[in-house]
Amino acid sequence: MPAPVLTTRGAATRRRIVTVASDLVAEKGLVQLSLDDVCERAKVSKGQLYHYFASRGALVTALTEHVVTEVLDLQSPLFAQLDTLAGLQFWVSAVVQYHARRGARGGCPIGSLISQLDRGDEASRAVIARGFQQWGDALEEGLATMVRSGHLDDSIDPAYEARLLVIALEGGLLLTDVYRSTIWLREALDARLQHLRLHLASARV
Amino acid sequence: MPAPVLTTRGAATRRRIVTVASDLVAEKGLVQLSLDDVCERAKVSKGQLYHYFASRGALVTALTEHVVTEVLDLQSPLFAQLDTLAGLQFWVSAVVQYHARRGARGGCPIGSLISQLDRGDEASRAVIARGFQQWGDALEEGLATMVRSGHLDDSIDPAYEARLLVIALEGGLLLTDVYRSTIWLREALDARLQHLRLHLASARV
DNA sequence: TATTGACTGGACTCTGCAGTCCATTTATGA
DNA sequence: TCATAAATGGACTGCAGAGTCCAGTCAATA
Repeated sequence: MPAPVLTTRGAATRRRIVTVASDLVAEKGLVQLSLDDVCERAKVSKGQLYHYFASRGALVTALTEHVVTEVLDLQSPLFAQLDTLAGLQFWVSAVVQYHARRGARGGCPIGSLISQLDRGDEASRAVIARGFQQWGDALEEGLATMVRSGHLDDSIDPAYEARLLVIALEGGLLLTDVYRSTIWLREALDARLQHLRLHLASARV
Repeated sequence: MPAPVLTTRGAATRRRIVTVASDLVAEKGLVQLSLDDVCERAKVSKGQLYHYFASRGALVTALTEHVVTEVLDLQSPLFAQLDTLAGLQFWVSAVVQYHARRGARGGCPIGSLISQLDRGDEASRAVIARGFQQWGDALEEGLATMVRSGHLDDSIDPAYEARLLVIALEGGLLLTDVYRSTIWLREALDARLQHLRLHLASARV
């Protein structure tokens, strides 16, 4: 807890633990995450694990942070192009394709975590909340740019539309997991895009 | 497995087990469900539990079925009035209020289950899928009636809109759980309603 | 009333897993 | 080169929870 001093080697080990843990979560779900499994795959001893993390809960929070930044970083090149509808459409396609490749299993890497968290793990929940906030911010920024540049008419509220996109994303991914099909996700996001299309400034003619 | 013969007493015991189990899930989540807890609260012995269920997994599937029918039954009076926009609006308010009362915790009683299921529990997943299907069907039926009666213009696809409502519901509830606030849910559902409002036949004037 | 099978009680086993402990190794910097 | 602290290995503890076993009870029916 009180920020243990880390050497370069120590930091690497810690990082390896977190990475392995989040990989295992991606494979088997947070529920099935066992510290022994983490140790085995990360080639690390129990002593090391508890040298770097005070408890299982601490590791879970760290791993959650890792998943959030990983998911967001992966999309950052796409986020940079969210200032046109084509860019937004491309992002949608990429997200759908990503989950199609994964066999439409597991839902949202971030969103699926909340219900698997221990009741009372406020730390991890806060991390997830911040993650969605950032996700929404990226979308909002793109939309705001479109409004400012006149691509979208100013009846569009970027923050509001961004929230609806995040909700469509999460709802779509949940149903994707239930039905093992990405059509739900695609439909949900496309519906939001369709709505935006109706507010293209050029369509105002 | 091969449908054990149940007496009246046996059926009551079995029912009690399932009810208690789903109550415990509502309180602490599926992840935290322990068979010992179930036995204790249901005033039932281990022997009884395994007399009625082949395994923990079998109980989970049964409990999932119970949750699904409970959630759907609770809404059936509202489902009956889904053939007007006012009825739909009332349903939305009721859903939002329901989750507000629960402290905006736990997300959707049904939807939150999938990510907590054992990977490979296809039986329970199928139950959930059927549940969402029914939920969507109820919404679709209301919308279809509105289209037929001319309340909504026929550019509205009832099945499509019903799916989008279910997605908004699930996404909204997931974010509700993350942020401990129902505004996400309300916003998501209201947005769908708003869209429908634009297609009211009377608005075509 | 005797037999059969559902039903019940609860002790018991076994295992997987979180967390502890401590001895040993490695690095560094005074 | 010696002291110190980080880093590591891994055996060990303790427990909770799934699943077993079997002896005993209840109820219907022949």
